Amino acid sequence: MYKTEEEFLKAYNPNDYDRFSITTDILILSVSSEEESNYRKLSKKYYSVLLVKRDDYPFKDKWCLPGGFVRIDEDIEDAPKRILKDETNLKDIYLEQLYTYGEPNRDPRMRIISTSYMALVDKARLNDKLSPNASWFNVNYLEDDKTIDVTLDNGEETIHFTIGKTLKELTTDRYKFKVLKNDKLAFDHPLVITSGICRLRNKISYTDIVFNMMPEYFTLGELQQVYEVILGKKLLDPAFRRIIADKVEKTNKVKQGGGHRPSALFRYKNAKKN
Amino acid sequence: MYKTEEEFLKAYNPNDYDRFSITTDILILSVSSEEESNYRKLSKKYYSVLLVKRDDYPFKDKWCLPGGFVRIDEDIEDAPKRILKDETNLKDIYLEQLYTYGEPNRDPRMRIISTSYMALVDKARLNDKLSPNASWFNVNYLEDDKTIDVTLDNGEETIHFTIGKTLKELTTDRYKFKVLKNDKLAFDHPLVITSGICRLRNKISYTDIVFNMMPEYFTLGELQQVYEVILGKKLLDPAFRRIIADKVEKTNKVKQGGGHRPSALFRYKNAKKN
DNA sequence: CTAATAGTGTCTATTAGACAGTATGTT
DNA sequence: AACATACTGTCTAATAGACACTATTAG
Repeated sequence: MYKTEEEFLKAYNPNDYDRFSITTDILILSVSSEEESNYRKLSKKYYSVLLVKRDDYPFKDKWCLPGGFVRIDEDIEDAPKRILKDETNLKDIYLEQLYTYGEPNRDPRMRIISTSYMALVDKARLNDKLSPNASWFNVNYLEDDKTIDVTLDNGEETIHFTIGKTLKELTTDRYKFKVLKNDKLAFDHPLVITSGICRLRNKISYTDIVFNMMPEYFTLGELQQVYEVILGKKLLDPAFRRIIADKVEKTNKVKQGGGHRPSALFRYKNAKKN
Repeated sequence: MYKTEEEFLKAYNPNDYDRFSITTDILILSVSSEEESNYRKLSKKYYSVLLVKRDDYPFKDKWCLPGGFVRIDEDIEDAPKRILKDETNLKDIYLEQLYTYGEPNRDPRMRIISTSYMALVDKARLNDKLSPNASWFNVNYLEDDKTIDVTLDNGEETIHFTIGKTLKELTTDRYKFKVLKNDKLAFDHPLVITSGICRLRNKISYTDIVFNMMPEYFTLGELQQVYEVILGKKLLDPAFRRIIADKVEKTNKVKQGGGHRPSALFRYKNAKKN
């Protein structure tokens, strides 16, 4: 027992305790627009995720989320910002902590604790600034009572994984996720992708989070498509417009050239500002 | 560059990398019932939090959340379970990960990353099984636009802290919390308490999470009181009964002796079961 | 009888869902 | 002209908020 804190700290040896490595993984989500064959139709929208091809062990040649070690003198929240900057050359991106994973055997090298983050971006902002081993994958997400089935596609390669869901307890909607099938993704990254998509789907209905994925000007049709991708279902126009009416403001710009009535361009308006 | 993963792992030295200590802190929440002077009145309900008095440095003689180091071979989710068992002698408690804190200077001893968890219990289950330096504090929680003001009271001692809120971004309801006043709580635990209370308040309206804090049999009046404590506002009886109608089932037991009409005892019924 | 909670009926206001209709550009 | 989306009007169904009322006990 020590008399003062100073004395205590002097005698304290951090190496007497178990020591871990800490990493962060970032789920960078966006919504893409594919080119459409029919000039009149709106381009179909997909969720998209940024993945990086691993060129070294462990999980050599597999894909993974951008990530890396947290530095000993670095705030844990700064690590994903740094990695995001390295990988996409962007800063001031929406970033949210998702979950901290710490199974003893999640990494073959050593004991690692990994805190995952979710970032949302407007894809148009960065297609040209990507680091060379990074690539956007379109997401196809299918969920039923017991499993989640995800297919990722970047035009050249297809990644597929399946996750089993079991309810953790009767009182909430929390699930224990277990990876049932996964051939091309490193670590427990299927879990991170899944939980991020679920988080976003929940948050879209009670926040304005979606506007972090939108460009400054957008049509209500485009915005509705993004909602539909995230919620995984079609929405009725009048209902949708009622809901977002006080979140956006009409500008005097229009978007035309689509073989149909031109669409007014809107901009995000923060309701709390008033 | 290595030829095989085996070869790579053989040459890998974990000590070449920055190493951290990991702790978990557990916010154990419950709702207490104070004895009421008037025999007729219902006892007033309070939020309550379990705190532990520190008997060693750092933060000697201050109060803190139950917590401790994660062991090198222990799943991070098992650490809070172990600590909960040590502290309250209970297992199979509702447990949920809250947030991972990792400011470089959050602990004077060394670099520590801390993952916080929230546990919910029915207080009646464990008042006698507490470890000797632990104590329940009633919570008085006051929130306005810019600050959160919390007072904790265990009958002998009063702890008070104030937290400043600044919106992180316009698109969501996320706040950056900053401790403005805090004299008796160790570490960043005011932040953990605050974020847990916010989390619970959000979840109560779209899950059945509240039943983790209830005994097996309860009256609707008691349940309503718990809702009111967590939501921080009064509810109207008919509206409340409509909302919980399909979450509970009436038993043939009644609670009487309160100087007024006896109350039927209900039990949690999981709607998904059917 | 009284104070206090238990419990219900019903009216109204608000919100969500559905469908039908009109508007207007490009080829 | 025809296709495809843009945008609006309105009816209906479901949900939430408010208030008033009745019921029942211990003391």
